[in-house]
Amino acid sequence: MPRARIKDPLLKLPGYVLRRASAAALAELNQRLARLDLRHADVAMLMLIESSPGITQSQAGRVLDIQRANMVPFVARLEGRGVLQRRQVDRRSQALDLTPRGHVLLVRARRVVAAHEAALMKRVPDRLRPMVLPILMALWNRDRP
Amino acid sequence: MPRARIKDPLLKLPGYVLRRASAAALAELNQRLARLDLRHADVAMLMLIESSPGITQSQAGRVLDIQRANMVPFVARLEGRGVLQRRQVDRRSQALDLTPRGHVLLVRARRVVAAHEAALMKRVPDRLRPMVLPILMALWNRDRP
DNA sequence: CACGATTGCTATACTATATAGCAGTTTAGC
DNA sequence: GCTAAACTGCTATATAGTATAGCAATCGTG
Repeated sequence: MPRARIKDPLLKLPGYVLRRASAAALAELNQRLARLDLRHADVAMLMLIESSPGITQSQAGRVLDIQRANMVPFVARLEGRGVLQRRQVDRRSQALDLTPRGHVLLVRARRVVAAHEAALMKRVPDRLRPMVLPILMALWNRDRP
Repeated sequence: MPRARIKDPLLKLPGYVLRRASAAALAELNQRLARLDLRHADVAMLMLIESSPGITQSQAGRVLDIQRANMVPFVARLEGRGVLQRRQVDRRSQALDLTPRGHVLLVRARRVVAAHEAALMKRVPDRLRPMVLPILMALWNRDRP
């Protein structure tokens, strides 16, 4: 038995709990995805390309909030794995598409993500569940500064 | 006008929105704290030590989820700034306390954090506000795997 | 008292993210 | 049409955060 209970004085701060919750969930998702040799960002990219085939590298970067500079090795890695393909749409822009292999991998990845999301939601009491997404979207607030 | 609206297919996934919301809030907080030359983790540490004076380095690491190895340069930096003090409680354990300077800095940091938290909550519609913390705590789920 | 657990620490590595700058290309305004 | 501005992909580099392995000293418990 611990001699003095240490309480975390930060538990009342939504911003702090948001960070901890996110970190925990992310670590868990990455662990789940490890068996497909994928990371969360990979799956986000694959899902985005599937939803918008031919999206350019920079457009994808804007949606996923990945800097242009960081997109280069990121996309290169996925292309090297043969899950996506780059296609010259311009003489400067690269359009991205899933390969057949990418589609197959995405099917499996989506199952993993779905399991993860289900596990997340299961932790939330039924009554609060419908408010989860609205609240997170509001906290995200990706427009107004 | 964009020729084809690109929609983010991930917006329906709480886990994804959780991550984006957390990243955005964290970046914002760090920006606010920059003028005090602090980062979010620094403030978390200061608040923890204030709440539990004399807490040992490893205890603090457990509460804040910081590896023992990473605590070393982290604490050293704060000690070097003169905001906290290490005290040998054991011949192996280091107890941490705020210095007067640390207390003063914390007062200012807490104001910044409060402003940040208020800004966060303000984005959430009134009706949903009471559910924010319960939902985040549930999502965090720091006990059950 | 001996053994296992704990603490602080070093060294190291990997991931994610960020900035600056460049050459070539496209777009928009005049 | 031509030029200036904006955009794209890219290289190189830097920083922050996090993770692992291992070590010597110390502590707690059976």
